[in-house]
Amino acid sequence: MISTKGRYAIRVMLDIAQNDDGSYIPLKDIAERQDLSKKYLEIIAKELVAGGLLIGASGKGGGYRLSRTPDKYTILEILELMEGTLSPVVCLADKKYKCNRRKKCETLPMWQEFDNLVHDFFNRKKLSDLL
Amino acid sequence: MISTKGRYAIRVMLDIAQNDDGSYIPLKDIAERQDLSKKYLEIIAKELVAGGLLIGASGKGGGYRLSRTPDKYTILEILELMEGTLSPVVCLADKKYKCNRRKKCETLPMWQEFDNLVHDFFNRKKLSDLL
DNA sequence: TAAAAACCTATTGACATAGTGGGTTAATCG
DNA sequence: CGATTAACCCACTATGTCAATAGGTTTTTA
Repeated sequence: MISTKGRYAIRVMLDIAQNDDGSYIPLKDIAERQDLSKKYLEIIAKELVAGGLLIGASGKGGGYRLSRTPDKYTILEILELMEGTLSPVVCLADKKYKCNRRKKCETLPMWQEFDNLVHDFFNRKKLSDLL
Repeated sequence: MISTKGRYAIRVMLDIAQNDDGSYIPLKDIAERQDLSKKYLEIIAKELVAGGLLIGASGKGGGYRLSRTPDKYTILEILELMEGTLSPVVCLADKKYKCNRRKKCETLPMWQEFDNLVHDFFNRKKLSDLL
């Protein structure tokens, strides 16, 4: 399951892309349009800024804007920033994870195959595809 | 993320398939071979029985055995039984879930597409593929 | 009747999720 | 300069799920 944070983040990015008029868009407007808690979106927007996906501006006339054009964003990077990882199992999500069954594990190849499928899907999917 | 229950369930099914000699296989043996807690596997095995994927037999000489040949099991049904759903979002997981943005939701088609991809992948993957 | 096994009920500690609350700082406009 | 508007920051919390563990009861066979 993708968490609300990941799903809301996509909607925030999308909302900004759709309402882009060159100026900054305040969270208040996004929250209203998307019918989401402004307070919760603050957390999400902050992380999107920290990850370089959005640019934030304080003060009157401030808000958020995209740092690139919508076709330059993959859904994968948005989701990975919010979710941490999209890998289906710890063995693949955490590089440092030690499992002494790794070499003989009979399910790992399937998880790896699935992992590739997921990453490939969301990597090909651009923000502009949802506009 | 697939939970340990889902992952262990596949390993239990696989272990039984691999060690099938016509008789029932006790959980004790599976737990030892797979290096998993027998107590925890009890919960998993019980659900697999309830779901019709395994047949359990109490008493001495008892244990578990498959109800079909390994090629007749999809990984999808094992995972869905343990996880409840594999759908990435509530909107698709819960049929009764009401969302008034559904008709105009711009992300739903993507989730639907992803959902199809996931289900198709695990539906094509058979237990016998992992043997 | 002893052993071995599944089956059943309850509980628990740790962690993540999905927020809320209350402030501080920054920028603009009149 | 001061009011306003906005992001930014820190802490907290209720709820729920996960991953088991504990301890007992029933069933079956030898």
